[in-house]
Amino acid sequence: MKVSKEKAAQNRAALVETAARLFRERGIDGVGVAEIGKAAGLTHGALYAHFPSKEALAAEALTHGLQVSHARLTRTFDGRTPGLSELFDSYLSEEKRDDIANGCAMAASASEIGRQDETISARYSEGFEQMTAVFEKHLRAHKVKGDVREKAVAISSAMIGAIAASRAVLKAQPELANEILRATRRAVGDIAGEKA
Amino acid sequence: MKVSKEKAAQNRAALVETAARLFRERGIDGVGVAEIGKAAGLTHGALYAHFPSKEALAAEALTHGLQVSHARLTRTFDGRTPGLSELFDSYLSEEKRDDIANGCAMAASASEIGRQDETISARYSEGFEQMTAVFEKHLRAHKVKGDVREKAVAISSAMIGAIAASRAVLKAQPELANEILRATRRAVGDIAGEKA
DNA sequence: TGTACATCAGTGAACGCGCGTTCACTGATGTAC
DNA sequence: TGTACATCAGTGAACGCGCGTTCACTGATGTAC
Repeated sequence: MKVSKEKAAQNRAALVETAARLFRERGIDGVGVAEIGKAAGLTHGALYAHFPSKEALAAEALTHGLQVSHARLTRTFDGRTPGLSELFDSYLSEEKRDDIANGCAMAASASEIGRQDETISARYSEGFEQMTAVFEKHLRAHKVKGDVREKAVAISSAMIGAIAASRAVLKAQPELANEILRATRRAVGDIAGEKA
Repeated sequence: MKVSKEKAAQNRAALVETAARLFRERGIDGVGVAEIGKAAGLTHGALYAHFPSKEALAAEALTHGLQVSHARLTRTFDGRTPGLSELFDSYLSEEKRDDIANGCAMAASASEIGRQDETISARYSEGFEQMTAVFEKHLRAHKVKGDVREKAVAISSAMIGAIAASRAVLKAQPELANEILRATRRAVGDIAGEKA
């Protein structure tokens, strides 16, 4: 049956948010359209009223996830602008690593993006540039010497690697998983010229 | 028909090597057993004479890939032991990034391992420790100050992140992909106290 | 404002397809005598 | 060394299953008059 425009927009948003969460948790290949629809409170058929294919939904889900992740880098839950050390601590915390559903979209899907098409890669690239721009801005504010853009790029990629690697070893070696977070926390602090 | 023990062992090795390459290129979910068998010169049924399941093959393929990757870190193709700078240059080169089939198994599968079972995570953890041990040894030989183990862990995770992120943005932003490699190359050199 | 009806988001059965796995069978290998 | 036969790696058809996608249908919404 037809639903109001408002309700339809809500349903569409629910599909995107649910898909973003499930894809991050289990990968694009690891979740079926039936499960996405059901988790969003609909049937799988409804999905095709909003998106031409599962792949199109995946692209939008990634974009959504990157926007949310970016928003978290620029504002805390109570509206403040976080400092650089606070950003590092938060991103590389055990809590963020364990909360895959709400964690960084870039880390959750890093090694899978290269296998998707160029559209997905383009969205990911935008996300990477946004993340890097946040760090670059902080580094300039802290009057860090040297190639600031280069340092920001290294920080972004090191943090993505730390979360991905920490999650990969977590089940078998939880202490190693935490060690990876702490070691990278120190390393990015050093790159940013942070005082000990 | 039955084949000689020698031939059977060759076929088994071909299955493991082929699976390792295909899984790295397209992910475990992205390749079927029929394709693996065919690429190894067999039918899919033969796979089950050697492994109880696709998952068991995946575990062995990961182990194989990590062994090969580790061997490359400790010996060059002509048998020399590579220096630390040479190791960094080689690992973070555009060639290694583009050669997914033969590239680092840790980077190719980083974000997917966390979703697999503990056995897979344990193999990955061993690979991470081996990689880190190689860097730690080099750092000690170079008389690097501070927490050497911590620095080695940070280097391993930064390099994994750099390859994964570089591959993710490659299709859409090839120049950004190369920038990630260069920035991380400089960053790990700084962690290792490398002279410019 | 009230009525008639076109719209279209959502339903759920059905589609073809490829997946991982099983199994009866084959036939060269390798062993027992 | 020669012969009989058990072994078992490998074959390929078949299995049930869940996948992504399609489509005829439903019925409340929203619009035209």
